[in-house]
Parts: sequence; structure tokens; C-alpha cells
Amino acid sequence: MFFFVNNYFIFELKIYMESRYKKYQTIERLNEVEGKEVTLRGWVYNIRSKGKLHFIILRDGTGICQCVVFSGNVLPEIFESAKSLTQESSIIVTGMVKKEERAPGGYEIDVKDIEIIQITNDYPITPKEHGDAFLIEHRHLWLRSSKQHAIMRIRAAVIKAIRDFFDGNGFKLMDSPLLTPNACEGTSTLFETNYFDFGKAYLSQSGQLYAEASAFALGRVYTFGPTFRAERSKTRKHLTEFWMVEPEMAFFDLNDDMELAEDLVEYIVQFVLKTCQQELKTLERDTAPLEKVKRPFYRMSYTEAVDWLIANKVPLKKYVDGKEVDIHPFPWGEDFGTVQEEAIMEQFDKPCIIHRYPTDVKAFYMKRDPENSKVVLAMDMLGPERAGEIIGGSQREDDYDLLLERIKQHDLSVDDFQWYLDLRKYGSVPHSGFGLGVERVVKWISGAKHIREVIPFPRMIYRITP
RNA sequence: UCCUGAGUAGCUCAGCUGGUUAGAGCAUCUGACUGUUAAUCAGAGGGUCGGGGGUUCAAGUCCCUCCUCAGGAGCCA
Repeated sequence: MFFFVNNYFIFELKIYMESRYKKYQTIERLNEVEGKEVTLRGWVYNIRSKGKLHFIILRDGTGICQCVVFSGNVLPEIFESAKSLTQESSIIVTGMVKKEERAPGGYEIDVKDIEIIQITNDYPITPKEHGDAFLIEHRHLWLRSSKQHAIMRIRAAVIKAIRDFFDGNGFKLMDSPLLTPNACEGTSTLFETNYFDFGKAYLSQSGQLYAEASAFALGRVYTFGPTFRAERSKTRKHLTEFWMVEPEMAFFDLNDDMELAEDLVEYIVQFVLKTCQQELKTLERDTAPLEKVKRPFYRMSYTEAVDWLIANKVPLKKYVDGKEVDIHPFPWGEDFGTVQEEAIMEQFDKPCIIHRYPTDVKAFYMKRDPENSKVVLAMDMLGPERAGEIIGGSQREDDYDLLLERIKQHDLSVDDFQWYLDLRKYGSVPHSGFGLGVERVVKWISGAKHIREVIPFPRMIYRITP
């Protein structure tokens, strides 16, 4: 991969951290101090007592470590205070680091001293099973448990991989505004707010149109930020607030766009495999399917996909008067739903890109295929293992008149899009881009059952707390 | 927005065709134990059965209604 490290910057950062902040021993780096006395700061994850022994499982945010308190090794008052510890009490523990096969993590602390910061009473999340509703209600505490901890570290790794990939490949970060004056694609799917004397403003559902303007200024850019959809979706793969990265490249055609999308996804998955083995193990994630995520991925045109659906007797499911009806054979021109996507993906062990969708089911800004005006130069990447759609992108319409025609066809206000049309008036060039849903990718890689588990504080149709 | 399902102890659940004082495991508290891995063993406390209304001699159980939550569809990343 083309990623490079700027050594100078890393060096400066290290000096800064060492000279200005408190430097604590972390559980993550206990292997460096075997045989030495250390002080750990954290929270009691669990405690087991056996007569003259207490086993404290301590977590400090970086990992968990077993701390053994033996009555013969500590002052009687220290042993008594260890007895009073409860789940999630905050403490400072001092003792010798020992290599120990029986301890989780391989190292344990032979405790000499314990300082109690706070004794916790009635911590709601016990080390037993809990229901989904209870856990999400206690999201602020659920984040402390080992699986959620592992997922959040994988999320951080995914985001780092994305940034490293683009920054190392000549892309510039160009953030798009979150408050926008008009509903750019659809209509009723946006959150609305008041904006001083201008009346209504909306929370952005995509930074793409602004990314296009940015690409014409800086060449290759990406925007990375939260995005908002007011759709009343109630599924395990939708959030109303989610994070999306949207690269946009001047002079890229659809093929370049697909190549870049494949490179990015391969890089993210391989980066997580390389840096998050412990987290994947905690999650009991089978990494074999992830190891396979290497180029080339699969590709299919929409038309080829429809032929496949017909050959495999996958119907179109439609609702007529509230009743489900199967339509055979699948009619060309209809968009794919979950049924079709899952049927297609079941044959693949790697992501698959489906490209050249019918013009009528796609957004107005997508460029029509010069070889067939019934389809647009759009592409969606579907992940294996029921990951669903993780990327959606296209080559953009770069012709002024054709774009104007499409804006009018979609009943959009030409005035609102005047600035966007300007891009086709002053030095228009072929250009392409795509959007990657961060949570969809983290859900796939981590194997989480529900998308709400892969964002710290999920926002969903029936939940805005905590 | 539509379809389906669920609300009983702090948590996870059982509770049959209505029938004495509503049950279990875990958690909590007390006690025992020098190697526990969701420790084990003995004991104790803990309930407006989601809210309201109705049927009945009798309702956790049947009926109506409201609330809350979950899963799926559509839409999408």
C-alpha cells in the first residue's frame, strides 16, 4: 500500500506526551515491566474471594489484569479493604508484575497496596446475561464491558485506517457543512431546524455535493463526518446519525472509482486484522473470512445481476394493499431490496460491486452511461457475511445541460443548485466519488449483531438517550 | 408508515384450560475456604405481575384501551 509515516511528527508527539502529562503504567503494556513494582489505576471489573485470597480483575481502559491480594502479603487493613470492593469501584493498586499462565492476559499483579477512590454500590450491569433493551438503556455503562470495549477499539482502528489511507495517497481532508439550506436529494428524509432569518435549514444527509466543489479546487479530497437521515427505519443496520467518509476525485471515471473503493476496503480490513487480533479474539470473531478480503473483489453489472436473479428464481417482493406479493421473473428496472442483495451475496466470500443501475432508481447527479442511457455509472459495494451495502458511489454528471435536465426532471429547484451547476460551467471535468458507511463496516468486521453496538451513543428512531 | 412479538424481583426468565400466602437462577447482604477463571458451599432480604378500565365468588392468567420496548419490511451508507 502507498501509505507512508511522517517520522518527524510522531517524534514530536512522543516528547509532548512525556513532558506534559501524567504518565501512568497501563495494563496494555505490562509485558514491558515484568518483575517490577507498578501502580495501576482503574476500576474493579470483577472480584472473587477465596478465604485468605482475593482475586481482583482490574480494568484500566486499555485492558484487564488480575490482581492477587494474599492476606500474608499485605497489612490486615489492606486485606479488609480489598474485601469491601465491589464491581466498578475505582482503585489504585500497587504491586509486583508476575508472568502467570492462569491469569487472563498472561500477567498478574502481586498486590502490596490498594488505595480506594470510590466504592460503587449496585452497579446495574452484572457479569451475567442481559437483554438488549436493558443494555442499550445503560449504554453509558455498557461501553465498559469487554465486548463493547473491543468493538470501540476496532472502530477507532477502522477510522485510523481510513484516514491513513487517504492522507497517504494524496487526498486532502475537506469537510462539508452539516447545516444545509435545502433538501438536496430527497425531501422528507431530513432533520429540520430554524436558521435565523433564512427560515428552515437541514442537517446534511451527505457531503457529496460540496465534496465535488472541493475536488475541483484540490484534486482529490475526502470529507469525513456525521450525517443525518430522518427516515423512519427500524432495522439492525440503520442509524439516524452515522459517520460517513466520502472521497471525491477529479478526472476519475467509474472504473477508477471502483478500483479505489476496493483498495480502501482491502486496506481497512487488513489493517484491523494486523492491529486488532486481541479485540477480534475477545469478540470470538472468525477471522478466516476477513483474511480473504483481498483484491480482486467480485463485480457484476445490474443487468447481469438481474439475469442471475431470474436464473435463480429470486422474485421481487412488493407490498400491494399491505400484502406481500412475489413477482416473477424479477423485472429489469426495479431496485434491489434486502432479499435480492442477500441472495446475490450468498455465493461470494468477498465483497462484490454491482454497477450500472437503472437511471430511474438512482440520484439525479449520476452520469448516464454513454453506451446505454437507461443506466447510470453508479456502483454499490456489498459486503460478504450479510454485511449489506457498505459503499455507494458513482461517476457524476459533468455536462451542464444534462445535469440541468435531470434537476428539472426530479422537481428540484434550479436556484438552489445554481452553485452546483457552476461546477459544470467553469472547467468541468469527469469526476467520481463514493460514500462509505463507517458503522456498516465496523459492524461487518467486528461481527456485531446490531449497528447500535458499533457507535458509542447510537441515535435511532425510538431512542435519543443516553 | 406497515406487519409481527414482548412487558412478572436489580438482571434473565418460568408461572398449564382463571383457584390458597407469586417461583427459579444470577446479583445484593451475612458466614466458610490459599489459586479463583461467570469460583463453590450454607443462610437472609428482595414483588403496585407496564398503566387504566371491565368480566367473575375469584384475574399474573380472560376482554377493552393506552404506554413502552424489540424484530422485520420499505428507504438507504
